[in-house]
Amino acid sequence: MVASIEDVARLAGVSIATVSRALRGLPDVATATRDRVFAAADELDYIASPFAARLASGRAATVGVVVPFVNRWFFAEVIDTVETALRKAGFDLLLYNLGDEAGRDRFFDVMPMRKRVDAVLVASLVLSDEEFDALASLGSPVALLGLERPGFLSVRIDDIQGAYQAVEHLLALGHQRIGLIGGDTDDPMRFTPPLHRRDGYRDALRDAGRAADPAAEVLGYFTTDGGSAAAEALLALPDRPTALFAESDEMAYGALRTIRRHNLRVPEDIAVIGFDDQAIAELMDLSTIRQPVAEQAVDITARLLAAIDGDIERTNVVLPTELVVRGSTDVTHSVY
Amino acid sequence: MVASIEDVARLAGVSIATVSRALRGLPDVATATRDRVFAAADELDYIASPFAARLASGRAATVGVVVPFVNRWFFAEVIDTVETALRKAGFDLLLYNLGDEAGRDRFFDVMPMRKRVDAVLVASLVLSDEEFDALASLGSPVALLGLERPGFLSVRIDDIQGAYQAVEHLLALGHQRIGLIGGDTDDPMRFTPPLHRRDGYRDALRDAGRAADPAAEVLGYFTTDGGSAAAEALLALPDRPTALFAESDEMAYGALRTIRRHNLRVPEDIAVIGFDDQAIAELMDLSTIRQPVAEQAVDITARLLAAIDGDIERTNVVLPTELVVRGSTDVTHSVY
DNA sequence: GCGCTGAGCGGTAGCGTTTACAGGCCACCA
DNA sequence: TGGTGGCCTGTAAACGCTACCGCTCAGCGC
Repeated sequence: MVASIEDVARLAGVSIATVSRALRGLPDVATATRDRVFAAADELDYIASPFAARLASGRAATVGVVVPFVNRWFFAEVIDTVETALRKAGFDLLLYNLGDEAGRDRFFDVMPMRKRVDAVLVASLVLSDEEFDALASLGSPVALLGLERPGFLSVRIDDIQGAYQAVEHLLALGHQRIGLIGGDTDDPMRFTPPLHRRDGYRDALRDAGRAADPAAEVLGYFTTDGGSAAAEALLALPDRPTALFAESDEMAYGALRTIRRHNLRVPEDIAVIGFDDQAIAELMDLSTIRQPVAEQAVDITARLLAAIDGDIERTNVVLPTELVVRGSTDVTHSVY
Repeated sequence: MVASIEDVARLAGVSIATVSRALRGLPDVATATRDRVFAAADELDYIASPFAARLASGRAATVGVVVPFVNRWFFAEVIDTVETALRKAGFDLLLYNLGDEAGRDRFFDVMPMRKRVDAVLVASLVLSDEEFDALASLGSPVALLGLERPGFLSVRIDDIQGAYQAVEHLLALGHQRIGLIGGDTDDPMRFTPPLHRRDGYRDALRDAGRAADPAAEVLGYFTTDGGSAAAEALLALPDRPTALFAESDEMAYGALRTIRRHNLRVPEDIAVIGFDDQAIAELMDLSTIRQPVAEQAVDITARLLAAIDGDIERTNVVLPTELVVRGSTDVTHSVY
């Protein structure tokens, strides 16, 4: 049926050990021998059985990637980039999609990646101490994308600073009353941004000498519909805000919809700024805070692979965000 | 270090063969024995080494999923659903993200999933005969999502019929001149819809007694920007269309942007209908043709798993599309 | 009492690699 | 000429399971 290493060895006239060494590019193989081995492998269309190799070597040549969802912009982007980077390095990507709370519990209960990955990459999940312990107990390098924890590799943006930028921008435009559409900091699927982005919002207001107003902070649950409903509530306030900061672009879209339904103009009546800079933010002419997703993914993947190779550095990288001004806050930037 | 099957056997006072049988739920194990084995495995926190098991059994317990991108709505949705279904069945999901043409060529050249999956799921790629052969030569079941080929398992929608529905809807609204924003049928990353959706468009016009007008068919390349540019070209036509059918929602978004920039009203001046019904289509108040993505993914995954178990049925399933009327074609449906 | 049956279990030969470890060979030097 | 060290190569023991085969023994029918 399919060729095994022995067939190659026979055809090349060497031992299987030499075949193994030659094919993997190890030293101590004469050039002529190596060529013969490659020729034989080629002729037989041979590739090594990964399972046998992994069993014998103890290396899985696989990285587990854990995400709460794959069908959301941020995570899809991460998976896309990480897969490409891993493939280039000769690693397989084993995907773990938590999905919901039950899936999350099951995952941390069973630890299904045990004995099958060399390293783990966790994307934007707020983890409990027990969950961190569970990951650490794998004994493999663990990398965090979108959050930080001593002892773990990580990359993230400064959510506080990003949110601060957004609110600062609105303040600079002269807005006096700025509403917040936020995420639920107690969500069981808790991903990381909500906490910090809200803090950035509050910090910016405080630094501008504004008093915090709990009524102006409404939950949008990081969904479009949630953002829509939140905007509804904010528009109904006696002292209506003139600007809204949504902790994600998705929620900002919902807010825009609501505002349009109320026949209010953006940004003249109400300005809106989001966070993330998804591809369609430009389409919606939405001002936002851009975070570099691919860069984060590339950075953490490279360092995770280094960690597999024994690099013991456990650094935490923070990449900058960038204010992107469009028509939803500044009419002079409008593309329409 | 970590427990092996021998440790469990010793602790339970049985042979490793019995441990293996007990843990895998095979028959020929007394209940009392099984309980002892489970207790021992539990105490030692033992799980079988997947690589050893796969080497010995020849089963990979893994399905390869091949996609051209992961950061596009359709594919992200597919991966999300398939991962969940596979995990439930005890299978791992090995992701292969082609990315671009170079990646695609490399993939079909190397066939990196050789010897490491029990089956392959290919999502919405138009494949050449050679590529089909390459897949078939794996000797494992191959499932196609979004296209059809004799001898392969498949599930898809009827793109022709869906496009027909869209154009029919526009005709019923009284539109005389209907433009098409299409995909490039020669794109090297060729995914499947462009061909068929254009055919459906043409069929509908023909059946209505309209002559085909090549000038009214413009390429939008299945991107928002492409759709935007295509709409620009269509608006510049001497005999401007009163309605546009975009072969994907993404292109429809671009068209909406262009139309808004020209200060034209939707749908009064120009009606727009898309295809797919992505989550944000509702947000954009875009009429469209809904295709059931999760249903397709669930269906094909189930049948692919059955094929791994020896089911030799190679059926092709076609799921229905549905016209979703919103404000972009029918003002009475507008949510604004 | 006997043979038959089948449930329950153990022994063990693979599965296809990797990786010590042990040489063999040859050039080079004293 | 003998010794030494560097290349190169082969031998064989893991790696941790699965699956086949065969054994034991209780229960059963006759």
